[in-house]
Amino acid sequence: MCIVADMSSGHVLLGILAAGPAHGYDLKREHDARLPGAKPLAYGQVYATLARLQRDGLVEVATTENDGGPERTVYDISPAGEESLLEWLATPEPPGPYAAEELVRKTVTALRLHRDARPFLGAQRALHLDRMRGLVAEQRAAVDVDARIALDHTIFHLDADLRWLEAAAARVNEEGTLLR
Amino acid sequence: MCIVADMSSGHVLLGILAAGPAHGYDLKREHDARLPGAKPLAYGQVYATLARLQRDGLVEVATTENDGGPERTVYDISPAGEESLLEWLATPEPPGPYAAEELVRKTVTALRLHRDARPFLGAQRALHLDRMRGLVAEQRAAVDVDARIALDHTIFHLDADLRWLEAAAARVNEEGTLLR
DNA sequence: CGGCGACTATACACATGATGAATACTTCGA
DNA sequence: TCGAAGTATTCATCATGTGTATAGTCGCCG
Repeated sequence: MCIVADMSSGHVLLGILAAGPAHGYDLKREHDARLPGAKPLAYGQVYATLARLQRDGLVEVATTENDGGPERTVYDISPAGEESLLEWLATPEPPGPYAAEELVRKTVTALRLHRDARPFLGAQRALHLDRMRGLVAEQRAAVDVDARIALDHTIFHLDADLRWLEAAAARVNEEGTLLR
Repeated sequence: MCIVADMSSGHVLLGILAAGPAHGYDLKREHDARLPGAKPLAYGQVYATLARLQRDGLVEVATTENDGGPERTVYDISPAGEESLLEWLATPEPPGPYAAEELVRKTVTALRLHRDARPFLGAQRALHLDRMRGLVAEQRAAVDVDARIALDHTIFHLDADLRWLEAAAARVNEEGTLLR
């Protein structure tokens, strides 16, 4: 019994389909609604993912409607799909790594080149603070728990980045005074 | 003047090459040394990235040695590459989004299915705490500032995840008591 | 001394992730 | 009735990532 491992957005789509049949266009919108703060899913992505899910027997075509509009293919989750979904939900994720993030790559690269990273760190901090303000506003406007939980995640990590930016600047300063 | 935008690991390789010519194998190891805590770069990745960099004129083949060992192609950064590197270093990153992360996807999906997410949140917390212990040990063993800064990032985000897991569990509990 | 395993070094095949443009049909308003 | 905006899907293309094959060298154990 081989169950697909990767499928990051695929399982979210399965989760949406578990609540009832839907077609690609709707799936994209529901996905974005469920994960505010996340990068919106491109349409191309949706259909590519659906094709993979169908290939692996996790979804099936329910109907193809045509009444009053462009043709729509409605998908439904299969028993195998439900099994895969439940297994995915029950399995905890390996923590991290996060350090692949561009922020660290840039800072470490700059430091290794013996360049002063502080202007960059400062500019980054300003951008982060700006985004933070926007998110907190979004958070206040959010109605249901799920959306609030999703937004929490972005806010917490934004906050982690801010702390890190300060810690990095402090470490650089420390180093600078030691060298003097 | 078109400068490549994406290239997440490509620019790190450029940064390493800026310190002197090197070949693929060494680049992989230096990359992993510079970014401890990050996911190690696969060899296949290195050569694919190098090919793209060469295609875009950002690196050049310096020599192909053969003395006492398998053939090695040594690459060097080009003037265009240095320009691209400096531009990348000077540009701050757009903050987030982080919510694409599997952790959130899973939790929100579980909640929308009206499943109790608390067992999952608890298991996840245990895994995170475990990883955290390992990282703190690594941090203590780290010698230079750069490595410490890179590790900081992972630790800070691991911490953010832990806080988030607790906040999410609290929100779920709150909701649960409200429904009762 | 001969072969076997570990290390160095690269290449290839393939799946997934992500983006942009192209297509086609409907509705609604000026 | 013309066209702009919305609905719904497809296609082409590229980057990312992983695993595996290949191929030579080095050292060491029997």
